[in-house]
Parts: sequence; C-alpha cells; structure tokens
Amino acid sequence: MATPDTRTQILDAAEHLFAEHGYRGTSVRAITKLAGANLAAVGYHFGSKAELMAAVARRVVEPITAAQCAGLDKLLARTPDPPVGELVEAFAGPLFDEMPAGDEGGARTSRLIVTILSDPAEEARSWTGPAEDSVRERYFAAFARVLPGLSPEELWFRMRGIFAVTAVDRLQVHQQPSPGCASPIAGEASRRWAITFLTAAMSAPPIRP
Amino acid sequence: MATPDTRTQILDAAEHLFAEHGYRGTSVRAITKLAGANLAAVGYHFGSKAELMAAVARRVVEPITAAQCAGLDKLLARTPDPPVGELVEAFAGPLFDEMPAGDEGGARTSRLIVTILSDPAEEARSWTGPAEDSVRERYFAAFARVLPGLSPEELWFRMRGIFAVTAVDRLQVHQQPSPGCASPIAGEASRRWAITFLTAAMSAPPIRP
DNA sequence: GTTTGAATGAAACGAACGTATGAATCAAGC
DNA sequence: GCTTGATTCATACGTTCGTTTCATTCAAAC
Repeated sequence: MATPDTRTQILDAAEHLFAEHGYRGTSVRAITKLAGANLAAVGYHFGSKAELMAAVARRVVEPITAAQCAGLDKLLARTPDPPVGELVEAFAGPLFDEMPAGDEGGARTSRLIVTILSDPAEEARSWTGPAEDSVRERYFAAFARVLPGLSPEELWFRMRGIFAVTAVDRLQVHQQPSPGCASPIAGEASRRWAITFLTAAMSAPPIRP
Repeated sequence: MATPDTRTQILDAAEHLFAEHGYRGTSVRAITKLAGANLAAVGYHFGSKAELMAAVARRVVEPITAAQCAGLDKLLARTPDPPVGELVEAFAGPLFDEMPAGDEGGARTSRLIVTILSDPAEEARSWTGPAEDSVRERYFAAFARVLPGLSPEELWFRMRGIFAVTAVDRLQVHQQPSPGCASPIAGEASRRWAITFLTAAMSAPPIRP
C-alpha cells in the first residue's frame, strides 16, 4: 500500500500518543519520530503542537458527532418520544463505534476521547465547534421531553455521566486483570454493558426537590 | 492560627495544583512558590516530585478508603444482603464527603481523585496500597451477592462506572454554564444526583448472554 | 558557649521541551 | 534547462523542567 503523506502520518502518530500519554506527556519529538517525519514538520503542517491536538481531536470527534446527529434524526423521524434506551444508544453508541484511522482496536478511541474531555491541559479541550454544541443541545431537549420532572441541572449531570461511563475504559487503575479480554470482543461487550448501565441510570426517577 | 510546617504547606499546595492542572501540568517551582517554601524543600521532604504526588494521593485517599470500609462493615453487620442503593451510597458517598485539608469546597477533592485515577502520567497512579485493593474486593463481593446473574466482568465494569460518574465534575468541557452553582449546594446536589443515577445503573438487569 | 543535626536558602546542573531558521531537496510548469 | 513553490532536513535558540549541591540558619543538647 502507498504510504500516506506526512501530514496524515503525523496525525496518526499524534492520535496514538496523545491517547496513550495525554497532551503534556507527549512531545513533538516523539510524534515526529513515530511518524518518521522531521521535527519541524509539525510546525510546518499544523503551526503548533496545540493546533495539532485540535486537528487530531476534530478528526476523531467529527464522525462521532455526525453519527449522533444522524441517529437522533432517525429516531425523531419515527416518534417525538423515543424510548430512553434508544436515545442512550443513539448518543453513546457512536462513541464506541467510531474507529481511529490507523486503528488497532476501538479502545484507543475511547482513551483519546477521555483525554480530550479531561486532560488537565486546556489545549486538549479548546477545539470544539458549534456542531458539537448543537447535537448536545438537541439530545438534551430530547431527553428532557421523555424524562419530565428532571431539573435541567440534574439532566446535564446525567448527560455528563454518559460521557464519563463511556470513557470508563481509561480508568484502568484498580482494574482487575480479566483473563481473555481480546480487544474486539471486550469492545463489543463494553458497548452493551454501557448501554444497559446508562439506560437504567438515565431512567431513574428525579431526586425529590 | 499557627502556620503549619513546611511539609504540610507543600502537601496542601501540591494537592491544590495537582487537582487543577494534573501531574505534568504542575511544576515543583509552582508548588514551592504557592507553599512559600524553597525549591529544594520538595527534594528534602519527599525525595522527588513523584513521591510528593504519592504522598498527596495517600493523604486524600486514605480517609476515603477508611470510610468506605467502615460503611460496608456497618451495612453488613445489619444484613448480608443490603439494598443496592445503600451499597452504592456506602461506596460512593465517601468520595463526596471527604474534604481536603486546606479545603475550599469539596469539588477539589473529586477533581484530584479523577487526576489520580486518570492522569496520563503513571506517577499519578502508582501509589495504591493493599488497603485500596481490599476494600474494592469486599464491595465487589457484596455487589456480586445482591446482584446475582451479573458476570464478574460486567460487575467490574459497573464498579468502574461508579468511579467515572463520581469524577464527572471534572469533565467540565461541554458543561452548560449553570447560573447559581454555589459550591456547597452544587456539591450536595451532585452527591444526591450521583447516588440516584448510580443506584439505578447498578440495579440494571444483566445483559443477556 | 560550643556542638550538632535538622531545616532552609541561593544557585546551578544537565536534560528535555516547543519553536524558529535557513539551507537542501524535489516535482511540476514553462 | 531553468525557475518556482512546496516540502523536508539538520540545527540551533531560549525557556522551563526536576534535581543536586553546598553554604547558611537555627533551636536544642551538652
């Protein structure tokens, strides 16, 4: 196969390393070395390390956002009040499905997502566009409609809970070394575990005020 | 009040900064400056930055682990099959209750915990002792007893979900700017939201095999 | 008063970082 | 063949990092 251009190889390498070691734990030198490119290539193609991080984040998140949006469209075309479980699946499912370009299993994607969401370095998080805000607000409205009685604050808390649980693979500390955790199987199982877990959680009655 | 000794002031400052900016985002210079101590004091009192991180983590986590352990003892003394909600509360509650020594609201603790759990730098995570393993395994056994039919893998997934949701405050990206989110109120509300959310989630039926 | 050991202070070390510079390379257009 | 613009290259700059060194301070012991 033809080797992709330098820009793409840098994106792949950066995606890999940012997911593994976070923004600050990854040096431009390590990225270009893994990509087989020159140190100055990052500056040339992306401008700076922060802009490279933004490009990586966009490349990973854009298809997820699109899938979330399409899933909601499909659901709402059928009925304005879809079951909670289907809303959860449409929202959280794409976080499992989407694979990184280089790919060696979906686990890397979820690790990158939690880096994007929770990395202490602001550079890792200051990239979102209006598309992400929009799809999140549409889901918020949909959940609010099928879960009446929930205060906006509690509903936002629960939606953040979806992100948190989805990213749970990253919290590998305290994780029992489970035998036979082959990547694709465990990935598909995680997906079903998460949907089950989150559907029940989202459906919980509101706390009494 | 008498100013505490240098060692304690460094611990307080480090706890603050590690929670805010993560392990790699916090420099020893920033810590000693905030603590009003000399740069070399970290080396003298703790040996290295990594050992300082471990000391900070231990100081925060030890009372939490103790409270989790005591809560489980109390519960199991009453009945071998406590309700799921009470198990969740005994496990997750201390993650909200415990306050850092310096303290300016409990939010900082949960942020530090998520740093401890998910910081990409291994130094932030390589400190756990047998006490943490033990209490986690005891809760695992208790949950397994009251949630029969759940595979061990799915139960571990759900327990990691508890950590994830508890740490959800840290995922401030994508967070709606909610008016009037005074710290103590929001903290207590978060606790109740989380317990509700997680009790429903833990009680979900297992996925069909 | 002198000694002693813990604690603090000022300064410097080498390494690694992100970024910038300017020459070298290369394919396409004329 | 020459030019041009895009890309790659080796290299260096200035900064910041964690750590170390060694002199100094200081309270208690003798």
